[in-house]
Amino acid sequence: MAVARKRNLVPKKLGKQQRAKATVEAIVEAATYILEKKGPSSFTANKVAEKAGVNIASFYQYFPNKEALLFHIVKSTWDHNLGKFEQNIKLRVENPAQRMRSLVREFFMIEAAEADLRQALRIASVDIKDTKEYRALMAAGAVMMRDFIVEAMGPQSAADLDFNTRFIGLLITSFAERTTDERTSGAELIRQANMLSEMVIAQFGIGTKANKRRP
Amino acid sequence: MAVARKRNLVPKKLGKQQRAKATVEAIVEAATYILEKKGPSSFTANKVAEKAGVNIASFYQYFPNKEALLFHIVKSTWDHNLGKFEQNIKLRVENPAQRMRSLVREFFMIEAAEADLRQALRIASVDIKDTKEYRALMAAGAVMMRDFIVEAMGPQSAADLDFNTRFIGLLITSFAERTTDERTSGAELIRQANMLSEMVIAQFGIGTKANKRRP
Amino acid sequence: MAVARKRNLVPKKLGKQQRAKATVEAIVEAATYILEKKGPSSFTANKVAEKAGVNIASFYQYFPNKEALLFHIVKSTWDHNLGKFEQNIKLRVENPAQRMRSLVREFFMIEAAEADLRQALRIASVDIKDTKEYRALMAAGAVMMRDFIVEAMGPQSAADLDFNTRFIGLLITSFAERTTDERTSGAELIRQANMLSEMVIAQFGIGTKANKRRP
Amino acid sequence: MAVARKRNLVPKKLGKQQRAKATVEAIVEAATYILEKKGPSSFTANKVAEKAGVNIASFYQYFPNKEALLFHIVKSTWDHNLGKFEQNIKLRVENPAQRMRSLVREFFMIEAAEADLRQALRIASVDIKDTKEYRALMAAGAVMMRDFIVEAMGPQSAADLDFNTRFIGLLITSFAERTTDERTSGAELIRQANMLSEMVIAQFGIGTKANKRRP
DNA sequence: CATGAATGAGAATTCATTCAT
DNA sequence: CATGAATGAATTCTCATTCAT
Repeated sequence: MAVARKRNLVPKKLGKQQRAKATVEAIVEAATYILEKKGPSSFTANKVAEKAGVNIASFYQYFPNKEALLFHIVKSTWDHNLGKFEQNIKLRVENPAQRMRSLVREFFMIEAAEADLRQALRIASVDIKDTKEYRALMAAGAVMMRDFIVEAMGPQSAADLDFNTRFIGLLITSFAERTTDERTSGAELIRQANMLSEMVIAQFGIGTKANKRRP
Repeated sequence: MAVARKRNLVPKKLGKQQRAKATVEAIVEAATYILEKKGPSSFTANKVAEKAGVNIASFYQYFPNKEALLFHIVKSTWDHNLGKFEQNIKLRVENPAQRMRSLVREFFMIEAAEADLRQALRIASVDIKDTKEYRALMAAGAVMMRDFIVEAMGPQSAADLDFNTRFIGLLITSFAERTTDERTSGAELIRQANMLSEMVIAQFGIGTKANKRRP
Repeated sequence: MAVARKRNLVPKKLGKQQRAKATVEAIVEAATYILEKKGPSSFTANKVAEKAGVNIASFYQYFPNKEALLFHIVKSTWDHNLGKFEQNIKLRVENPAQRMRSLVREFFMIEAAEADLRQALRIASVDIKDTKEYRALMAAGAVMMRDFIVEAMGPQSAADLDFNTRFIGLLITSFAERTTDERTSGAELIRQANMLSEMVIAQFGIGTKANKRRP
Repeated sequence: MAVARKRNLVPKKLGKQQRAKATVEAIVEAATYILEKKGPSSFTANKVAEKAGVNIASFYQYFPNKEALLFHIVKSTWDHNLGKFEQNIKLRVENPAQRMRSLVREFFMIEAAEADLRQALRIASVDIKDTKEYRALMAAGAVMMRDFIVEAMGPQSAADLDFNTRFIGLLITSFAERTTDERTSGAELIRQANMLSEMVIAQFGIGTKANKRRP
């Protein structure tokens, strides 16, 4: 499908000067605002520049095209959220089941908290999905999940590990995304998150014995 | 977000003559082709008309706007697939667990079979999602699922039934869609489908006792 | 200005058959409706035909183009109104001043009664104004006015008669049209009509002595 | 009638650089040319841009739509002419009757001088008439006329002043417009102007005693 | 660094009109 | 007579992007 001409996602220069940083930040903020409030169809280079109060030519000084800006934003949020998850997962004091529960809940919460923005990002990201940069981003998430699975489920064949990682990843993310697209929220959302984690815990025999802290 | 102006999805005239039917068909085929092969961003009225070999004005004689054409296609496939599911579900000979398994498998297969097209349709449908026509389509699917749940899980409170219907619906569709977006296929896809159905069966205690045929 | 390509205003055939008459009538009615309710910018051949419930090709069977239809309508109303005026003017029992007063009042009333339609017709008629057919229509009105002037003001040079006819004609019609464009109505409209007639009567010394009936 | 969608008449950016000013000027000139020589039906954004030798996208960089351009032109001429009238009216040395005569004559001359353009503007302005901007323009003219009336006719009730202002305004402008639409010119035009002013002077008892200059 | 200005290409939609049946 | 179908040519407006200053 959609042999969307592959675009260069690498920022042109990431301005070191003070002025430059301010400009980039203004652009990113404006873009985020537009995606969230006006939706992906209003996410155009000109509108972003105007909202940011910078000249359109400046936009193209920092981003080779609007997809690069989009990627920049996607990457920022990913990096931020990945950080959160990592912390979560590394809390070895809790047992794996507890950690799975809080992982799922956290995922749901993150999605729900910025439903508009995240939905817009997802829709807009269609044009970006098969770039190597985007895939690399996804891979980073997978690695994290894999580590967690290993620890929670114990040793298993490489193939199984692969499968399980992918399965659980897809299961949680796809559900969370879709349900927040539908603007599920509040009690129902929590009930869904709980049910989903229990299903996973049961299916994969994720244990309730807390890992010992590494000395 | 994205207050997509609501558009009229009702076809303009229905074409009684042979020639008209051919034209509409050409348009629909061209649209399907473009969505599948070129992706949603190439899905424009002009391109569709050109590919179909009809004048753009003819396009607008049959569809008030391109969203109406999109909806026409979405509805066709839905109607078609819904029919399949209904059959599947109505096969009372099998026990509910079996039927759940085949429901999930079927869903996965349908998605996988036309991954490109279906992904494109999903992306393009963003512009259509909050029309009453589209919602009506979705509602039809929900009703079917609900009936199945009642039968498989036995009586339950209205609230629970609601929740379960939504949960299982989201679970299966979101997973199937996302995994075919990733072009999972073959053995892995089947393994995923199986695992997903087993999870659902276990979680919801879907029975293995065949319903008695109604006399 | 506006070298608006001169168009043929002659109806193609004025169908003698029953069916034909009904068709033409439907078209005319639909056109009138559209001009009045939707305004001149909605006055298109296709819309008229659709509203009339006849095929667009039928439209072109009776009118060579939409201007011809427009002219047909304009002419109808003119003929109708001209008839009224003629009656009015011919009522020799009243004195000329009275007749002038009632002429003006009548003109204002006609305009006001169908303000929407008449305004639309005026705007649409721009495309038609410099056809000989349209001019002929106007000329007919001028002749009538001239006759009235002769009688009311007594004999005068051809040049003066010409000038006066034109002057009074313009004065009354332009004022009436413009004030109804502004949707003046009710008491104010009547006051305007009265004031206008008094001005004319005074300026042109239009007498108060009733003409004797021709024996 | 004609619920003409209300459009934004505010110019987009004002162009500080020399180049921009030249562009805007080219657009305005081209528009004026087209309106005058080709008529309102040729007044399209594309044709204007083409005639101006600028890209259509540039057109839309300076005007949000063609109505805004139209309004820009209308406003320019109004501002210009209003200035003239104000001067005229403020010449307190002459007595009111004289000033009325010259007011009417001036009005007729202005209309006649650019008959083609002004007729085209009037026709095109139909789409603009019920915007607040356009009304504000008209209101400015009314204020001026009212001041003049007060001075020429002396004190009167608010209602009468209102009525008289409106009446005289309509009378003069509608007549002048219509007669130049008919391309009356030269001696006949002057004769009409004179006759019209005499009628007004007589009807409204506009005095011949010069106002004393304010000390 | 930043801005003002410009533009090729294309999207959505409409209109008057014709032709074959 | 009437209709179903079709279309060339416009029209309005937007978008991503570049270039000169």
